[in-house]
Amino acid sequence: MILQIDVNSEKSLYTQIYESILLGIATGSLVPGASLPSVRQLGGELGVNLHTVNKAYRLLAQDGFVVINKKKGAFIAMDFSIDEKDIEELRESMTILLAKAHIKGLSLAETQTLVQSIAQDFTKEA
Amino acid sequence: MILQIDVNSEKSLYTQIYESILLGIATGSLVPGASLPSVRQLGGELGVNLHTVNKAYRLLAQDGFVVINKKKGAFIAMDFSIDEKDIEELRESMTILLAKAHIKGLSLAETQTLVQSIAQDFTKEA
DNA sequence: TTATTGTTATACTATTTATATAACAAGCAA
DNA sequence: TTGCTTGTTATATAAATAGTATAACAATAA
Repeated sequence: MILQIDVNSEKSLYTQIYESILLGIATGSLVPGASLPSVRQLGGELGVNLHTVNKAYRLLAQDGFVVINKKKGAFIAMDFSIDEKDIEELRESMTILLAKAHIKGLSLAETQTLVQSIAQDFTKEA
Repeated sequence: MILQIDVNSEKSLYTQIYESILLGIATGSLVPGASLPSVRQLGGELGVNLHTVNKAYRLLAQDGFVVINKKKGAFIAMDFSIDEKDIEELRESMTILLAKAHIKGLSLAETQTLVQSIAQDFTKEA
């Protein structure tokens, strides 16, 4: 668990932590049930405050990707479920991305190819 | 040009204006060369400050969707071009969305169907 | 007992978001 | 010329967000 943080990124620190862990789960390097470092430990490794790590963990738990045990620490969730709200959020975010792509002339076929090439990184073995 | 703004939205006001105009272009209700309301006029209609509208216009111009003429006002761009940076940004944003979808069990086929259903709103006539 | 866990509380700084006015330079129409 | 409109710039203010810094708490585990 030596994920990278860029202090010069336009993205906030907790967002970078959130997305790193999210991608870790999606690519299989973080498996369900795996334990995450304590907020103090990861904060120390990354050179950020423990509250910044805690915020990332809290958001991950809110979104169902992580389970937090007050005394044992944070763990990757054992099972993931999708609900109507998830789909609605996905549709809304995807709409903005696809609008930009469409205006700039990207064809549907090209878009589907891009989607497939990204999804391959998730469906393949790590 | 009576677009909607929600002051209780989690999204910032200028982001809502930006995305509304973006979707207007993508769906065809705002055609290339069409003039946008002045920052004062749209600000008045929406009940927001002219600087808030100006920020949305500035970002739209930065991203190539709008052209600003200091004395004539803002217009939808006449032609749109995609560059490597656009594609890289699209890929990065898309990666996060697809990671969430994949973790929550959405299949590639289901994702492609969602993409197609959204894209239809852009390719069809308005 | 002791160390570790997430959590809570407080305080502080910096940035972002949004508003409010005012003024400017340039285009255009009367 | 006069007057109106355009985006822009400048300044100021308030609220929210982001991030850090410390300290303390309750409960688990060794």
